[in-house]
Amino acid sequence: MKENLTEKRVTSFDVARHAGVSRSVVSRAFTKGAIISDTARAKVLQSADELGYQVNYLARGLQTKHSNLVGIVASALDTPYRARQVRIAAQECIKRGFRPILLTAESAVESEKLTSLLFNYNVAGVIITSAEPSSKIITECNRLSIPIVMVNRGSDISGADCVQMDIDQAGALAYQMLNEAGAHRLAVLMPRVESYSVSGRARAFVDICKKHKTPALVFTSSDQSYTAGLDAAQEIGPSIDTLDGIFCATDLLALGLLDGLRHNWNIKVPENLSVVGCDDIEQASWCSYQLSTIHQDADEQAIAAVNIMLKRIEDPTMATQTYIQNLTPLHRGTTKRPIRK
Amino acid sequence: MKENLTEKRVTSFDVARHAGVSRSVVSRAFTKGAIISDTARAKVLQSADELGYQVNYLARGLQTKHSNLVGIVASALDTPYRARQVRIAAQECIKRGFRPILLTAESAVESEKLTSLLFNYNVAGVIITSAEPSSKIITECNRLSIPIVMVNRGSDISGADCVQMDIDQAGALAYQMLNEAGAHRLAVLMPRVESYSVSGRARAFVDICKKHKTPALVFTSSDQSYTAGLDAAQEIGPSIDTLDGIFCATDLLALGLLDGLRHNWNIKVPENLSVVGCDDIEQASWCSYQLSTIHQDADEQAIAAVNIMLKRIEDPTMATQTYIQNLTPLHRGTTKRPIRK
DNA sequence: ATGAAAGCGCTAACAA
DNA sequence: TTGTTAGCGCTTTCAT
Repeated sequence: MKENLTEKRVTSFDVARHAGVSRSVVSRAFTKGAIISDTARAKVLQSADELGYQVNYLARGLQTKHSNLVGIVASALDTPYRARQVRIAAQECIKRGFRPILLTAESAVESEKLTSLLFNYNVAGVIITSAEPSSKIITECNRLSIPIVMVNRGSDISGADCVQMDIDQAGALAYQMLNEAGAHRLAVLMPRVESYSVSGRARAFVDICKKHKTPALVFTSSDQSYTAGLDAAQEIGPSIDTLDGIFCATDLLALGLLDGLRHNWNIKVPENLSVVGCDDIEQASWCSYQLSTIHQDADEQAIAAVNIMLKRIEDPTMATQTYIQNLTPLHRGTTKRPIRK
Repeated sequence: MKENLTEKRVTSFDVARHAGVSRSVVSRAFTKGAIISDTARAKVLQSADELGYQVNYLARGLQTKHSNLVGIVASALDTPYRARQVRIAAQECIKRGFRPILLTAESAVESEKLTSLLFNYNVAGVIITSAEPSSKIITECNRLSIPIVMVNRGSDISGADCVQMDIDQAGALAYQMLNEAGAHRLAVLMPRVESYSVSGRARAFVDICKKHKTPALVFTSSDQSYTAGLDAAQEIGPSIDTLDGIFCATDLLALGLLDGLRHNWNIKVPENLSVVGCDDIEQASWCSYQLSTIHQDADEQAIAAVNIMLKRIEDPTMATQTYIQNLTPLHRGTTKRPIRK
């Protein structure tokens, strides 16, 4: 309990001595693609195992100029879609030999400050999937030439790669699904606060409605949560007679609305109203909801983000690219079945 | 585009020169509690700001023998309870000046391998909240004297601090809630695979039922998910006449069971059957479920875990401790109201 | 209060 | 193929 000081970390030097070679050889034994004889490697690996040696990545990173740390900046981590996205992204990073530092950014100031923390670690790249924008982060990353990819954040900002859903397609699909369900008096429910993909898909829907001469009513919610959807029902309930189809900008919002409408206003879905959500979170498929929605693949998105990031790490001169993700419509129980069988 | 090589990271040396001081002074300016004159600090900070200098934590860690990196090992990150737990833990770590490396461990072998990766980074501590146990991790952490805290993993393993729910209390509360709802022909639904807190709470319930001479039927599910609960309904539905109260080991399981029973077996809850879950995930409170459950505070748990870890980082000789978390019963819509008003 | 010098553990030329 | 020698960017005695 006292001689804790004996608890020396074993270093490459120790291994070298134990194996009867130089520290360089030890280093090479742990470096992929290094030139070293099989016998030497075997000896080193054996000694390392016996002594319990682990390469110190901090020291290695100091030398090689890059840790294999990457940053994942995410907001609303405890939201179904985001949780999945982050889980897959983290797994993918690990699988590819990187370690993700998780930064949860709930507010703009926060995310600003947090990201700068990443720079302390010489992260090899950053994935941002928080709602909060911050152009300063991009500037900073660019200055340090740290690859950065933004997920569902819009590609207006230059100097960053992007992975995003096709918001126009989302709007079009929502319109189409509602249309197939025979709904023509339309509305949209969207959060008051602006964000690229959520506000974007709602606006795209509004636009396409206008183009088809069936303008949509716009309802706004405090945010994109279930509770916000529930609250919105109080506003939408009274005007239900003027409506037969509504597009909710997120599934969570749709689920809340559904519950509010059914439980507090006794409105039947899809009989009285068709509802379409967006994201396809797990809960949307639950028996009590059977929400018709637009499937956005969180896994695909996360993997694409990691892919692009790694590609840019390898080749920083690569032209910035934008991965636009395809969406698929999912008719479930909240839209009347299309007539054709 | 060519002179990318100019893109030198600015180092303490650059700042020192710019500020007209030595590197030591620069270092001190960024070290809390270091002895340095106010004027010197001001000069350094100013220069650092102008040049865009950030302390390189990798280099610092090399010297000080500890990065302020901590590991969070979590399984099933995209599950509501876990997602919240991890979000809070990550936030708390950051707030306290540490950066969490997120390791998602879905299988035992994986988690084994992953954790060893943490050691490459000299992590200051590890929080494990994955279902998968691995005593080897503990041994290893102990050897390297890395603080480790296990969340809901049982405290049999010595050498690690623990944060866990009170499984006996959970069993007792479940019994009590069901009892208050007038249920006396009881059952429990639990995952087939063993895990400390989930299996534990179910077993505690079985035990207390036995003690009260109202033995509980045991149903098992493939895992702890919604789908598993839904499937379990197929098994439980037929024997519903022999039952009037069931405790589901997780909320997700309860929600699935509820849906299966209502939609496929037309069973009324709570009229025909009282259901109690455990965890209190957000979805349990949704209108369509109104699940009566046992509230386990994810935030408290996460914060406690971080607290203990940091405490041990400061004082490694501290006796290992176990934080037992208090639970609260939550009567909602799936248990008949207690008679007394 | 400040500066000089010696590493932390590792990798990367360069020799051998 | 291997060993030797310099550092990577920082902190930290120890003088001053």
